[in-house]
Amino acid sequence: MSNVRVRFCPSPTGSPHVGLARTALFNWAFARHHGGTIVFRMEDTDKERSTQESYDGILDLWRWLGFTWDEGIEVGGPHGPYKQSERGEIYADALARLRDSAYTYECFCTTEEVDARRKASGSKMMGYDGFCRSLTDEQRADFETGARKPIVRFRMPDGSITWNDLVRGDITFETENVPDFALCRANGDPLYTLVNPVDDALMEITHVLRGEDLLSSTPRQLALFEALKEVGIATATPSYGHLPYVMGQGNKKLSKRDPEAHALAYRDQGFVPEGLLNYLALLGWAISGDRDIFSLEEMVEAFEIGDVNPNPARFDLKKAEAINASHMRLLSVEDLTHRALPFLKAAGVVGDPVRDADAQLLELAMPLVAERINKLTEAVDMLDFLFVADDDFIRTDDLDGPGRDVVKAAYDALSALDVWSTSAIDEALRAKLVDELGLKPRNAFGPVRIAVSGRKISPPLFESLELLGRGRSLARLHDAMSD
RNA sequence: GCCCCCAUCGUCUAGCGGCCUAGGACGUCGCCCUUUCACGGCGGUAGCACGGGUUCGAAUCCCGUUGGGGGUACCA
Repeated sequence: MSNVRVRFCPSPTGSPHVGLARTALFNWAFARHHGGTIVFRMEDTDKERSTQESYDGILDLWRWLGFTWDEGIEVGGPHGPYKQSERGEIYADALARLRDSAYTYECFCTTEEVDARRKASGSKMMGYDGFCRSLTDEQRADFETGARKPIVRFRMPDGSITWNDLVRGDITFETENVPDFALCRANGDPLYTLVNPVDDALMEITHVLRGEDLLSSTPRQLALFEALKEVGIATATPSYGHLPYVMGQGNKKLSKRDPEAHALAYRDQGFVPEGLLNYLALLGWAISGDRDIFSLEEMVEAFEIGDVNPNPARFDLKKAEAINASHMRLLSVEDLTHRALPFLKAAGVVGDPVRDADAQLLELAMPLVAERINKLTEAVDMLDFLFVADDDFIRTDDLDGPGRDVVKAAYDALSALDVWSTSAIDEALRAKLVDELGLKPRNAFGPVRIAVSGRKISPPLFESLELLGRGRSLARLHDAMSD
């Protein structure tokens, strides 16, 4: 397949959804696999709902995930402008040409009138009934003298419309089940129904990969494309492929209300982009039967749109985190440190810019946590105790009475130490707590861990004590046993 | 209501007529490692929605049923 041209066409309304990211990923992988071109246009015709914040959020997301594009917003190209809000004249022209053809007609009906007619006739069809399709000259004259402004409707042809969906195979609609649809508002503003196909035509899009929710609008677009060809706007009709839904808990579409729906939240939670991308790819696609960790490059290499599974996929946070964790294991300690740094700075664990002493400590501490964190933000929780000023140190997990006794014993053992090293600490604590007091390791080291790190989960204990230093370690133990 | 889509472990999936007494992953359970939390390793658990065909042979093809989802706007 050569000359593949796909598009990203999000609407800048609200914070970008993981479903949007998944659709973008599949488009991106498809285009890159075929050496095609990606066009990025912004569908911001809805002035009420479009926001700059949303627009910026989408671009942030694209940059974070590494989606690149060849034509479109920011980069320009031969089919611009790429914001629909700036393409008014193009749509006006398209609409004018369509109105001059037999493919459209003016409709003066109100929704109420259509509803009333449906009720009266007992029809089972929901959409528009085609009342204005064949107005007599007299009726039209009446309407035109009235205050009502007409909208333009597309006249659906008779017969059936079939296309070979890239992920679902042949799909057929009888056009009697597809009502004539509006192309613009009464005030002349073009609607999605017009604008989306017109832009796909003008931007020479060859493959449309989009959500399943748009599947039932495909026959309308196919019919419109025939008209657009007739009036000289389109030269070819793109192929369509409808990607499965991304579902939330239960069997509902993942909605903006669900916290896991927001793609940027994963970045802010400390996911690495490789992890999220890999998980998203798994929603409807598999690289092979016995493997689910792979890189973007490997995905591009293997991705075939025909392999996409048509059934809806539930978004599973647990699995997303597990996939992310696997990708973090693949990173070098240096890389991990680099990526964790913004989180450490934001949380105030280290200064910004990083002081030399902090940098040195971080270099020693990071290898200790690299293998045990599943998200970048966990580095903050695990390392904070090493960097925090003594006055600001607080224990987030509690110590019980017996725990305090253990801490006291640990204090006694460690304060007698003259060499402060991991192995010396190890030996002293084992001798005292395990051998002498007969404690089980979990009961022995748990309280010490909490006293020193403030948490039940921390880097390895003895190494942590060494890094913390003798003075601070003993002070924290002392502090904990007397609480 | 009408139209369309979908149907393999709890979840994501492999499977495109025999390799399937159905494989992997997440979850979950158990064990091991580390005489520590976490990480890791190993093992168990659990599924072809149902009914008819077609075929020597069906998770795989066809039809129906049931179930789920979506659409049915002067939203996108």
